[in-house]
Amino acid sequence: MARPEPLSEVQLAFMRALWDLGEGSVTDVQESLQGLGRALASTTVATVLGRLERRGFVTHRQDGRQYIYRAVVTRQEVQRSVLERVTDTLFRGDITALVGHLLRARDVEPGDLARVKALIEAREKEAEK
Amino acid sequence: MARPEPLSEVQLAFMRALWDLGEGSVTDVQESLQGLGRALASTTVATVLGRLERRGFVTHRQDGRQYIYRAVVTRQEVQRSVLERVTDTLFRGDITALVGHLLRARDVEPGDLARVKALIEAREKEAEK
DNA sequence: CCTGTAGTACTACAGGCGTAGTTCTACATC
DNA sequence: GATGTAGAACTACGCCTGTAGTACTACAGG
Repeated sequence: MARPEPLSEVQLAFMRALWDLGEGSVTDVQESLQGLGRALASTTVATVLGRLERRGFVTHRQDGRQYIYRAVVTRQEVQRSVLERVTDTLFRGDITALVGHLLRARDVEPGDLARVKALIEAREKEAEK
Repeated sequence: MARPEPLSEVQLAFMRALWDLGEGSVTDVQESLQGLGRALASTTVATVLGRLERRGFVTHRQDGRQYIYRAVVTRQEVQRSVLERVTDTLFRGDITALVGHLLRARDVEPGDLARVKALIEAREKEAEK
């Protein structure tokens, strides 16, 4: 099963907007899209949402004359699939190297370290049972 | 500084081939490309390599009448930049969630857990100094 | 009733990608 | 010297994306 092409940068920004909004009209999404820096015409937003819908990532219901869009896939699902792809194709399954890169990023805080360690220990306990 | 669009799936496969090869002719890359499942025509391989070169990811030297390509960016650099993008845009910096997903993948082995934990402890020590 | 307005539907267009064919050229072989 | 052949250069083409304009339609306000 060849994995489908991943979402582009812009498409991901749309998904993020919808995940944050829960659901929203074209205008809602347009306004909630400031993560992009530039502003998009509302027709552009509608076009992109339509394409995302065609690919099955979002859906809409009708409210009067307006379309209200909402994400079909959850953030967790996308996170999982993107991470799986990155792990396989770029890190060849080498999770240690992956975490190594993460830890080398300069914005890791001590709290993060502790939480990650707790995760691992939980997982270790679970594995030895 | 808007990050450049990331490498596509196919382009990444080419980079992997070059990283593994060190360097190689079009034919070498073509043969070393079995990670793709399907085979590509040699002209296709040349086209893609040319585009990667235009974008600055690979370069070539001439050897007789042949071009010998090699990667300009290292695997580590690409790993780092892809991971940074994923962390920021998809996980909103939530490294804990990211590692959580990793650990939930079914193919994590005890050795991995131990190694990752060691990484974290090293990092903790380093941080507290 | 007419008109502004909001909102969807349709069309467009440039650029990149995946894929590959065709052409040209230089070397090897008979 | 004629010809096969390997390899680079150029051209092509359909598809998706980012971006948006134009056309149509239905409702609100005067």
